[in-house]
Amino acid sequence: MRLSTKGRYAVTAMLDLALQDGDGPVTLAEISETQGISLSYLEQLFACLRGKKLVRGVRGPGGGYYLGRPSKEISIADIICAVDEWVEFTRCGGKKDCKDGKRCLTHNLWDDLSNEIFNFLGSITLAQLIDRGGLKEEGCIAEDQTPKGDLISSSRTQAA
Amino acid sequence: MRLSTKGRYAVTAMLDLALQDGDGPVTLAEISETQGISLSYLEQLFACLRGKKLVRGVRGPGGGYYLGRPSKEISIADIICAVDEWVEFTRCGGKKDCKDGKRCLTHNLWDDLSNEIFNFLGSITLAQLIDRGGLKEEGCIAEDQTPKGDLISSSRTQAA
DNA sequence: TTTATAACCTAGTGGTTAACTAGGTATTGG
DNA sequence: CCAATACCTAGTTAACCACTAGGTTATAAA
Repeated sequence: MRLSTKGRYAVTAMLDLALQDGDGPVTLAEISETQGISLSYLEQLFACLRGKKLVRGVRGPGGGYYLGRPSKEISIADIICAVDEWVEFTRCGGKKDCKDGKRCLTHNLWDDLSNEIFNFLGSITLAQLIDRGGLKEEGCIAEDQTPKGDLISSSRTQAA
Repeated sequence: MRLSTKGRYAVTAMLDLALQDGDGPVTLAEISETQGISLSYLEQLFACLRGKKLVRGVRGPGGGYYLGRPSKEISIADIICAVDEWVEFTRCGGKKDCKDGKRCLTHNLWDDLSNEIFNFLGSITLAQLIDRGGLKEEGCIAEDQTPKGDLISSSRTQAA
């Protein structure tokens, strides 16, 4: 799993798209303006998202992008995996020689952890994030240590 | 939050250290050998870990590294934050001008998500990973889709 | 006291990638 | 037709990852 600013851009853009769901197509120029991401870079990100059917583009004047499927069926993991392709972590990875058990142990441990993170992100949908509604106040002050409610359902069963 | 192979190296190395907890100091040369990470790169990673008091070095022959504190008090987030420094995501970040509410909304949404991920990783300790014990079989075959038990306690209250 | 072992430190390096720029082509509503 | 928009490809700059090289301390063992 890889989680960088690239993935963050994609998630932010998708969030922007989801917020305007039902209001007709959203142009990349708008997102570029709103989120402060370069238009051409957005195009590249959306090329990845389109490839995974997470968005649907409409050409011509009045065109733009729609979500490829309902926001409750798009997980954060879906988005991140679309743009930040999954890097293989284990070197032995079940196929190479891996002599001593100790090495395998840490590999398996990490592998499990990696899967847990993936499942976690896979359990968070765009709809969930938005349905939380007016999280934090109107202003732009982002408090960090505020105790939060249940943003995430504790089920974590919806692996992608 | 950033989650790359660099952080993975650190977690793997710390896991190796935790597995040998109580067996005297572990040399970086051993970890380098076991995990296939270059010695000098390990030294740099451990310089970060030492700075955050996650490990304690002992010089001289017979020296090596100990965990800086009990493995149940070291979270994955601790480790990753030590080597993969936290990147600030929001551009407005509570301090800059952020005119329209929409922009703030997506920023806040992402900020929340980022905190959730952080809290999630902060809830997983080295001890927890190890106490799971013989996860998966002896062999090195890493099955991906095996349903898992509760690797992570669902409380998620131990933010770092 | 010497010596080998290990941590500890600093500077560089090649390769990869992120993020962006530039310049197109294709499609479609007005 | 024309303008707006998606869609495409090839660069470019800077950052960063993973590593190499070559040190300096500190200390247990000889």
